Amino acid sequence: MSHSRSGVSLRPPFTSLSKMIGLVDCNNFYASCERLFRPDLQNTPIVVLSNNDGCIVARSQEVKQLNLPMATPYFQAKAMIQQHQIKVFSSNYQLYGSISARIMRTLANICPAIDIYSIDEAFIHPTVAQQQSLYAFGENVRSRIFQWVGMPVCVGFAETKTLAKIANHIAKKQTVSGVFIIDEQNKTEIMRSLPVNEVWGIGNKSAEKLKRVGIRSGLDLINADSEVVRKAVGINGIRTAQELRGVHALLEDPIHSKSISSSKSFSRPVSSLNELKEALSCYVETAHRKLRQKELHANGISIYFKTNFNNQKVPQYANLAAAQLGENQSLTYFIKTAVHLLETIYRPGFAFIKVGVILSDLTSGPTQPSLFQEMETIEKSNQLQEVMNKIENKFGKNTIFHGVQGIKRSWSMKQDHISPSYTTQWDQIPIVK
DNA sequence: TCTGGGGTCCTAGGACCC
DNA sequence: TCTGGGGTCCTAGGACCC
Repeated sequence: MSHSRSGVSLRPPFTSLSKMIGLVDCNNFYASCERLFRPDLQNTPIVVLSNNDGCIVARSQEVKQLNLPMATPYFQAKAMIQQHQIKVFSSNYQLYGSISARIMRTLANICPAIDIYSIDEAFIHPTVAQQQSLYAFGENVRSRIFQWVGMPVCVGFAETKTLAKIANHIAKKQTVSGVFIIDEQNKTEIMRSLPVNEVWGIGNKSAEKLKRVGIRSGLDLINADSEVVRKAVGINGIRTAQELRGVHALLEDPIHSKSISSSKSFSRPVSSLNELKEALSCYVETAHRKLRQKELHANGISIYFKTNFNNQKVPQYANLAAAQLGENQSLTYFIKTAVHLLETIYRPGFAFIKVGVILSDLTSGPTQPSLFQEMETIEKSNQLQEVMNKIENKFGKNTIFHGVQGIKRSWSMKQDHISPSYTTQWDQIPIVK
């Protein structure tokens, strides 16, 4: 049945029947967050630095046009930053996290089925009614998020996530409206001119291997023999090719995360065991907090450290150690285990630049108590943990901490250009004059 | 002098077992 | 002369993503 007057459908039946997926992606997310509370920076070039002010992880549009590449080390970009008067920010994850949460809430309001993919993007599954006028729906999403949160976003629609990703990219680069749809009509031409390394899931290494077997464009990948693709880049390459053909082939999102990690580079190299212990126990605390927030249990813990591999002149040493965790899920026990692991692999005489912890083998719900564990001790430390949680909830992070975490923390990271926590700290709320 | 952090999955190879 | 074959599990490293 056709609704068009001529009796001829304007779209092939396939398109009108297939369900389209949308990808909503924020424009220059970190840079846009910094701008939200600094309207004076509307047309100023902005970069945001990684932790420890190490390298550039976000650039405003003006900076992209200057061809300052992503991930450039800050010290290498300083001359250019000065020359073009680029405004520099240390990364402020409290701010970005809270803006992200607002965007996702707004999005969920418009469209009930969303998959949050990262801090600045989400896939949306429009309702049947919304599918009817997809373009208008995309524009509605854009204007709503801009109006409610102040964040510019682009929206791309297509049959699969991988194609929606490409549609979003085109929306950003080639449209004024910020909305783009890939359908059966334009797909072949788009794929023909799309370099294979720009396909989501195909990085530079894989693109090189594909080129060696004659696969250069998205269309080449669509038409390629699966066995050839598998030999070149493995099973993920086949999945990506399927997605480009319009067949859903990406793995389902896991129900909960499989690992939680925390690590940071030091502001200066660290050699002493004591300072490593301080830092490590702080990261264990961070990871443990995430674990509690997700209401998960960790059955494994590993710790690692490394020297600076970029500096060939200093002696190198990296190592890791792992242990099983059991019923005792208290921070105190986690720190004790981590510090013990550190002691077993630590060696003096090296300048370490990083230490970290990974909680793995995560499970949800109550764990089976082991027969041989001392239940009373475990009960006690879990009770202590609850008290600590309450104190933290009431008085804030870092009100109480373990002695081993240290007080001075002179190794802690450098953040010379941090913006205020506008949305998460009462004393830093912006004031309108 | 100064090069991020947090995730996912896949793969090859070793240890071990029968 | 001639030294199996097939599983499973684990781990480290690679590749990719934001």
